[in-house]
Amino acid sequence: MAATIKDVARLAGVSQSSVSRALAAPDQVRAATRERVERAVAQLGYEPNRIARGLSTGRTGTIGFLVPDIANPLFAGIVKAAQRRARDFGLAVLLADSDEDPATEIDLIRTLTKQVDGFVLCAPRAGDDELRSVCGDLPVVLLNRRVGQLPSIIFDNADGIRQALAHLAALGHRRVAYVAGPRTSWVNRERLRAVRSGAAGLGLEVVEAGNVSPDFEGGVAVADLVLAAAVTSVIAYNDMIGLGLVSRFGARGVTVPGDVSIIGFDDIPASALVSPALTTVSQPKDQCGRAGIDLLADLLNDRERPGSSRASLPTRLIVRASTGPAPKL
Amino acid sequence: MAATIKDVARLAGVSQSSVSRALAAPDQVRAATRERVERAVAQLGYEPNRIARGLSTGRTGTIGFLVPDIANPLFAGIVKAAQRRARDFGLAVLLADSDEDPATEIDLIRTLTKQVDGFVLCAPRAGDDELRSVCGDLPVVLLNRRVGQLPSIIFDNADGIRQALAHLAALGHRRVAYVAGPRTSWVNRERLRAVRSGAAGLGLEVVEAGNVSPDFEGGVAVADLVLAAAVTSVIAYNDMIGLGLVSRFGARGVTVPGDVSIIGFDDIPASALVSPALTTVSQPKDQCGRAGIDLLADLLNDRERPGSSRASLPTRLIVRASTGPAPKL
DNA sequence: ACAAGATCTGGAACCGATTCCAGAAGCGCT
DNA sequence: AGCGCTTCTGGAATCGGTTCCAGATCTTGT
Repeated sequence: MAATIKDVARLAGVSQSSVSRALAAPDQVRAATRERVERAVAQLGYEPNRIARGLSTGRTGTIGFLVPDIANPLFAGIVKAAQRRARDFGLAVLLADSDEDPATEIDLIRTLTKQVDGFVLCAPRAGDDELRSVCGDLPVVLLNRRVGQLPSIIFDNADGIRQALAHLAALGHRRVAYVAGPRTSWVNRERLRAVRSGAAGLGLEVVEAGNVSPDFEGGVAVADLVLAAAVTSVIAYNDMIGLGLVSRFGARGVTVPGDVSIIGFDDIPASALVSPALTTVSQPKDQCGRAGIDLLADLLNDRERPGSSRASLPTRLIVRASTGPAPKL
Repeated sequence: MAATIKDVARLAGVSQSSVSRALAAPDQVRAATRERVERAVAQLGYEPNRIARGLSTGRTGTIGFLVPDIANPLFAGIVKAAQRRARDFGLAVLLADSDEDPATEIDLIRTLTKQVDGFVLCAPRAGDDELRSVCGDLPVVLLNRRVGQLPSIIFDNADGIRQALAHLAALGHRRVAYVAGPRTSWVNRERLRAVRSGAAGLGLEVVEAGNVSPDFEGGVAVADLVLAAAVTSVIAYNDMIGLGLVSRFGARGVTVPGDVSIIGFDDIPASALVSPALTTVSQPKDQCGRAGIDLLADLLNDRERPGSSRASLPTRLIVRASTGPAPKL
């Protein structure tokens, strides 16, 4: 059996309260007492029981981290960075994977809500109101999404799209297709908006291709439609769709970037490995995961940093082999 | 404030104990009482506080899940399946990512050990003894590794290697290189052993290429060495190394599979997308994650299934474009 | 209708911490 | 030394459940 605070108190010849204070608020305790406690703690290898502490303080030292799909390298990267950072704060991370399903998102939050101190939520599908209400008054940091005034960290999607459009325009493209991802996705709407508003100024004509599932098959499925639209360039909601496009184009004898240029989003590992390697908008996953935890930790300590509770992280266009000059007509 | 058991007891006009029993052991309580409790529970929307329950029962309903690298698609897949399964059991999953570091593995286990009911560990780097001792007497399921008689679930690496060797032999290869991964990795040792013991019977000569880091760069770095060994085929510790090999071979003007055939391990998404697509040994990630949780859940309920506490899951060779007939000399 | 036995129930102890409160000890000063 | 003030300390309540135990209630057989 592990040593309890009573054992420490007995060994040190002081009361439980003193032990508790010596550990939690060392300056409220006389130096002599503190030392006796410290010695006893060391001797017994005492560590406070987190559960018991949680019961009286109402804090568990655990946070919930929700992602739509941990198998997606973007989220895996974010989680990895977040979990490393959480360690620094002594926070444990409860992982929840919603499988891209809105109902599951809500469900998971609801069940976890009673065992965590706060949430970092990457919940692109759930409705705004539902999301807001289900968290109750727990501290929450949203990732990759804005809902009202809730603290959140997003990637600068608009700027990423702007870079992509500018890149295409500079290569002489006049018509660009945007292949939309899930209709319910906040990020998708954001990117779509950015495409619409950014294209005009660059003299680009936009064709919108229907909402497809954000995976390889989605890209394959929409490829022929894109081709029929007679565009010379495509911006895909994400890399997987982009890779699907590349693949189907190849099968159809359409060369990339000779006939059509393609830009993805996310910079997943595969994008650098395929040929032609995919030009893509990269997002600072590590920074996102870290910042999410930092922000939540601040919230947990009532230390609201007013400025930084709504960060927007810079995105960067990575030019690879899937984009080139527009074909001469 | 959420309703407590006292509120329920008061509303139902019974004692706390009866409420507790009505919920935990309904058959120890008179039907009439049970119904009153149920009604009160429904009316108040009562849900027992898991922390409080944890304090008296010593069970938290949380398990620790350790992986060496959540950004590795193999582990992401395993975690995803595991977390889904855990939901069925009402278990929450504390994720820990050790970054492939032995010391971190131990460290994470140690800190988590006091807040979980048990562990699913994918800890390929920590030493056997240390691993065994750090878990104390908590239920543990090992993944992808065997340590003594501990319950564990592994992939049938040996059979995967066998299939790979047989495939190469059937294509007429006589010399095969095995590119080893991290020296300290249990899986690596296992695969190496299988290569050694399986090659002879098939008339294959084996060349071992030094231990490299299990990533793209590792493959790139070792490629020239492999080439110098004058083999016609390579089995890589994992796909990332395989992809690195393919890339560097391409740069050196060595064609795959014309000059050299390459087989990887893990079947990560990128392997199917690159060209030539990588022949690889695939492992049932979902099954592994699920089985890990199932096994741990059994352990938690003292329901040891003697037979299945040491499962070995079937692996499958997926033949793609990176393997072909041995070149004529 | 009653005794014996089985079944239910409520009170209270307990899990292991934190924290409030009142009283004790320590301090500086005259 | 004695006073008032600050700083420390220990006892006890509390968090929200579970579970032991003894007593109350219900069955059952006669």
